[in-house]
Amino acid sequence: MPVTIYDVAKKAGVGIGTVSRVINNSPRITRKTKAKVLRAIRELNYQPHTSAQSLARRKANTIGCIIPYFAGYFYSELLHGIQRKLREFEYALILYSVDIQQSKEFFLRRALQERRVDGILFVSMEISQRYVDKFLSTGLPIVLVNSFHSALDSITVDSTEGAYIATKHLIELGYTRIAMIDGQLKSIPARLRFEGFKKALQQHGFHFDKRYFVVCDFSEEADGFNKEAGYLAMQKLLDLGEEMPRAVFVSSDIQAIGVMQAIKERDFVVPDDIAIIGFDDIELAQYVGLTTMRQPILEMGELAVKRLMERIIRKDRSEFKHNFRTQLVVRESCGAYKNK
Amino acid sequence: MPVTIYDVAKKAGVGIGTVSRVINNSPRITRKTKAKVLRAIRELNYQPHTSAQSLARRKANTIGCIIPYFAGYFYSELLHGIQRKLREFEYALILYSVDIQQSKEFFLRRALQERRVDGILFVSMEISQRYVDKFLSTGLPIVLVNSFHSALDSITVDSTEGAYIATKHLIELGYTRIAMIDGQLKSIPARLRFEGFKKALQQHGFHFDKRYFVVCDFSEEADGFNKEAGYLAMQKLLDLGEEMPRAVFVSSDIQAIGVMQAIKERDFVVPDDIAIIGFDDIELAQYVGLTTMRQPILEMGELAVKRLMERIIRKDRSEFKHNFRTQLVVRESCGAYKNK
DNA sequence: TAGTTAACTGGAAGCGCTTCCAAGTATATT
DNA sequence: AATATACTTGGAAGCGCTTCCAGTTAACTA
Repeated sequence: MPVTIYDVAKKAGVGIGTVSRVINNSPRITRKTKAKVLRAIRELNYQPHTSAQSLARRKANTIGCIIPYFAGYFYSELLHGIQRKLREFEYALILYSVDIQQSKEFFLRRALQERRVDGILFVSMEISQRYVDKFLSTGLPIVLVNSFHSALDSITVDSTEGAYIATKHLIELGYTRIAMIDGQLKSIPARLRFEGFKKALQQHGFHFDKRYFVVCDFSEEADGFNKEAGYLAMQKLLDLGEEMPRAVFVSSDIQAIGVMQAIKERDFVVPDDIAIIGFDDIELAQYVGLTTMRQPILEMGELAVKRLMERIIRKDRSEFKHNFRTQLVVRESCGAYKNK
Repeated sequence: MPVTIYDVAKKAGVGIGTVSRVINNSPRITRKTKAKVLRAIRELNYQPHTSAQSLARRKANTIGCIIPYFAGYFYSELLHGIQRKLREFEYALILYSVDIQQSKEFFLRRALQERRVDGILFVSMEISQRYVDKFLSTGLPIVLVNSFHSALDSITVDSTEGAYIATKHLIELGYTRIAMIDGQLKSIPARLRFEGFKKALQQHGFHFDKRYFVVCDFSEEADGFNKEAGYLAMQKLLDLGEEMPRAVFVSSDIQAIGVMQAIKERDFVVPDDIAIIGFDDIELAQYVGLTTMRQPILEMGELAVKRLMERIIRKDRSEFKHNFRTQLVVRESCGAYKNK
């Protein structure tokens, strides 16, 4: 019933090889033959069968994106960038969203063997050495986004520097009792941000007070990067009473939202009583006047696709690393404007 | 190099047909043979080639989702629901994101002929009669989400009722000079929401004043459902001076954000000077205290997949329509709490 | 025990394409 | 004009699966 390459060949009065060459823009074809075939294609409204092409070409013209169950600005925006760049190539995007730990590996395994995708974008998750080896040995292109592994292409954000800048910002505004609220330390960004925080303190002659460092490990499942965790963490700091910090670097904006809620509930005011600086610059941040570190999310998505395509199309095997820098976005939550 | 069904067959000492039957869970196979084959599969780490399966089965085990270039809570959340439900089936999701008008048709055409997907979720866009006919004649399953066509399965939100409830809420709070800011009327929801607005006014004995109805048609490309458009529209209303409305129903939360900005800039206060009610209940709404109409976005996504799968798997050809109801979420922007 | 019947199993054919090779055709060279 | 050379073209083979048909084996039945 559906029209195949044979129908087109018959209609155009040529062989199927010729039709195939036209479809694939082969140069070895006369202008005249090409015109004939194109007309037949148009008249029959022919479109090649993707699966048949994939099978014969041993190439799917599709990439996969393995991404945590996204509900949030970061993933939405990243996907936006990915799609935008992907449009330049005639590739489809298959989305694998990961909810539980186990399914991450499940998708990786499938991606490696189903031959349904020509490459993988692996977002915001750690990849085990076992799979790193598999990707290296099969040669299936993979790019890590917002994640890092020394042997694989990685696109990251310089969390350490971002945290350093954020902390420094607080220091320069004159705050001295500075705390940090972090995500769970099993997360790489959480660790890096902690490092940047410590470095800034140290380089400015502050000593690190562990009462002023709260990790959001209130729940097993989550990674601590959420509103509720921020809320709980801030309560711990507020419980210090007189000793409570006067400025807090929070490892993500979404946590900072919870933090601000906790502060408000105790009738303190941001930034008058406590200054808050976040990380991410999610959409919400501007509405609550949160000073934060912006990540170039859209650009990350675009670069990820660009790089993955180089691996796929040009078979570029060199090792690619890119560390995006964050940018300080000053709003009201640290009192920067008031101090002037 | 990659392991095929022949390798498995040889290793297990059976025919390829038998291996295929094991893969596809055919019942006509003895327990013993099955065990042999399964062992071989495991030992060789075999995984069927998806494209080959699609070709032979004439079935892709994949659905496509044609969705406006999403950057926003609505689409992110919808996709979330879609993925969640899709996990119950062993189907992959291909994302086609539409930026320009033309590409919508481009994807529809491809979906119809590439045989790469077994069904389509078509989100938030109008579909031309031409394509409706094509889908009906080819029988390729399609479900419209947040969009409507009499001849196709449609999952919608009752915009008219939502607008009616929102407007009624304002009326019941005692406001009399009530305006509406709407998206461009080429959009169906914009028209429906306008209808609900008018109906509420009428049923409560108000007359419709066209100075109090502003359509966001400031730009050709966009549909008016954005912050900037809301901002500009509100300025128009504020320009009425003494005559300006005391309450505004805004057709979407994101516009309402712009509206609130405009109000603030002129040193008016929400809700004291002007009450604002939105539509959508985006994440932001709770942070700015915006009273609004909530749409069950996640449920829409899940239902869409459920229905599409019924069409695909059970070949259910009946016509399906579902109109979700919205729900009033009262926050501070209408002064509801104050009036008590 | 022989004859039926039912249940498995093997593998050829076919899904719709790409690609390689051989054959055909046009063009250049002597 | 005859030959060598360079392009084009047709179509068989093959990509890795499913499925149908025929053959084989096991399970009943009389």
